[in-house]
Amino acid sequence: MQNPLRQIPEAFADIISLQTYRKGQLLHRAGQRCHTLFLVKTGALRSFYLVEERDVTAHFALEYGLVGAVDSIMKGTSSRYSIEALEDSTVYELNYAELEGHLNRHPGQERLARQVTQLLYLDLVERLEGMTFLSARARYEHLLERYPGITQRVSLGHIASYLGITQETLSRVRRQG
Amino acid sequence: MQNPLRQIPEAFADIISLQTYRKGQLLHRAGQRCHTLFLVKTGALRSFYLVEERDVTAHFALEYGLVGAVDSIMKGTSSRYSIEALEDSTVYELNYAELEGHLNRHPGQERLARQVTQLLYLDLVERLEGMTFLSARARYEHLLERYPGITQRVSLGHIASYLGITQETLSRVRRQG
DNA sequence: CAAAGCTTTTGACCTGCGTCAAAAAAGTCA
DNA sequence: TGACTTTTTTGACGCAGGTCAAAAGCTTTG
Repeated sequence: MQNPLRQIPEAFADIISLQTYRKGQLLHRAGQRCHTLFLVKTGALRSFYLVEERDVTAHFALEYGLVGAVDSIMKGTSSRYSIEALEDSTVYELNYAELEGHLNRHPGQERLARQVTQLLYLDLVERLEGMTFLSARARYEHLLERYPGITQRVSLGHIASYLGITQETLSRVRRQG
Repeated sequence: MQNPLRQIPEAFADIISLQTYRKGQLLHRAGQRCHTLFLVKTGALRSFYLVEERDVTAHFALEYGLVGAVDSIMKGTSSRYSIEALEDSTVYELNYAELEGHLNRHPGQERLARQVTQLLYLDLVERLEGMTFLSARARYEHLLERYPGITQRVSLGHIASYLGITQETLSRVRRQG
């Protein structure tokens, strides 16, 4: 199986639970600790944070995408991120401490954990490069390649903040295409 | 000891080697595979890649900073990055395959490996946020906080490309400060 | 130490994208 | 279905930062 994220539900079956959320519901609220990883089975989630009143999307997770309050999980502090359901969603949930216990008991799965981490890392590297020197239009086109059909599912404002541009600019970019 | 990167030389002593490089020397050339991680003992390194003739710095590593051709290491492909010594440097070198072997033999050190990965990840998250909505000046100030004294050691052009701005703009930003 | 490289600064000019404001369109619900 | 809310589009305008070109400083090396 190619995508390591798809192996998670089976590999960690004994410590994973499945929850459902309604559109608009928060899975986690900024300011609190959160040691849960969320893997989307169906639906769509996003994490976001506030910068001077402005809501900025940090990350999207569509089917078999992973989100979490990374800062809280990795540093043990309260998180700057909130996590929200963009659609009615069913979500696999995985507690990070339980995951570590599980990995101790099943060291053969360290490899999968590492693969997942690397995937997330490379993803970020790519995004960072895009933000470094791509125009608004090019960023948008990149996004469409990585998340085809996202425009039908996520509001323009959320996409714009994710791309680091204003919604007005994104609207104009889209109009011509 | 607070910084996991400082624990690497001891923890992986039996698979690490120490090399020296002269200013300007390449530790790795883009287009080739590279499965080595470089940890700076003294000196300074950077990784960079080309975008339309332009040399873009992807990452700096000063003392106890880590660089590698991440794409090659993680995907096993040839790398888009080159790695260069910015000063005469002494560098710990660690082969990724040997590291995996070592971790199998010493599972107690998986934890350290994971800590290091998380550190790198959070670093990127922070950089990404900075690129998303900070002005040229704010990006520069951020950099100075994270790498104090880097201006005395790295050329303006390299810093500018790392920040995603032109050297002219960086020069002007700096003049006023 | 002079000649040949680099690196940094300065200037003039231009443009992509941000801001503010308001209209238009689409979604939600009693 | 009509009233209200939210999302998207359109317009006018300004500015941060890009581009191009050239001068001024620094380094390196024979």
